[in-house]
Amino acid sequence: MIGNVCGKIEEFLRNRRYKLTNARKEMIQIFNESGKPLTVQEVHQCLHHTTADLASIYRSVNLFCELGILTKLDFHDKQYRYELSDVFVPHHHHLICNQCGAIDSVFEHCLPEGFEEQIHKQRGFEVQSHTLEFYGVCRTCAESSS
Amino acid sequence: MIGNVCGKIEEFLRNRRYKLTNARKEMIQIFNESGKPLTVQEVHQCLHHTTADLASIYRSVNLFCELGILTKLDFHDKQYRYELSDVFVPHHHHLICNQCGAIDSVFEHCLPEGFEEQIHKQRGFEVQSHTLEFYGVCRTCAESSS
DNA sequence: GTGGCTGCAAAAAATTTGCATCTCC
DNA sequence: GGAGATGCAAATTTTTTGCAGCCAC
Repeated sequence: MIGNVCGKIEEFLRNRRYKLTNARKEMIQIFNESGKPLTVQEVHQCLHHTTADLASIYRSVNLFCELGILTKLDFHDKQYRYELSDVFVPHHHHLICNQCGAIDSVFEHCLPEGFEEQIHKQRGFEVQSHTLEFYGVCRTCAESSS
Repeated sequence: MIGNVCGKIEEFLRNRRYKLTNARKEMIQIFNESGKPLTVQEVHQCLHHTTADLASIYRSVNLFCELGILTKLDFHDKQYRYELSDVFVPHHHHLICNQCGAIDSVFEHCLPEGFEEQIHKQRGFEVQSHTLEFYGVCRTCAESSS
């Protein structure tokens, strides 16, 4: 749909003279193929073609956030999660199950048009991004408890 | 406006047989008077009439979250923040300045009616709560940089 | 060749936990 | 009196950092 996401990100990095190591290439691929936000630990475990120290993953992930490639998320379980930013992937939000911790994405729902504009007009605050997450009970948990 | 918030929370705790120590009473007052979410460190510094160990504050804050008195928030700066939940205080969201870190509240804007209902119907996910935060540039920072 | 990356180990920072003691009801 | 709270110190966990060597470009 959006063409070659990995390729675009690699190009983005190359243009800015950042090194494209094998570990970084695989990290990008992992984020692209993952259906959900990943912790640094999870990225580490997903690396198969290459290996990388946790410290290096932290460093790359932080760089990618600064560059706007990744978005940092927090679902209140003491570790940050990261996913491709909506520069490279369609904008969406998350459904987090309070019971099993499952994380799902919602693309269909977002804030109404003009929402952020209104905030700017009324409060003088220029919105650059927002986070919207829903906490509750997923279908699976709801069914198994009934 | 909402009557005596501190009194209500104290009653809530008493009803469930939790102890109302002086430190807890002051903590509740601090949260009630603070215009913004507080870190545990900040709560600790705000205590004047009583003293409390950081560990104790962590324990109380966690208990209060479980009981639904406090809501846990994260603005991506490596520490959690807490504020009175919307059981005791009007529902609202936050404006977080990416430049100076200032945190402001917005009461006027929230999700449209039926938003969470729709998610339930379409995805089978029963929404219990949501977080919605806006990141951007506050008025002060915008003015000083122009 | 050189600026940026990496691994490793050590440090930093936030949060949790064990335990003996205390205190609220 | 007894369940629950506290303080203190130690442990745990996540994330960052220093540094020497390495690799992509």
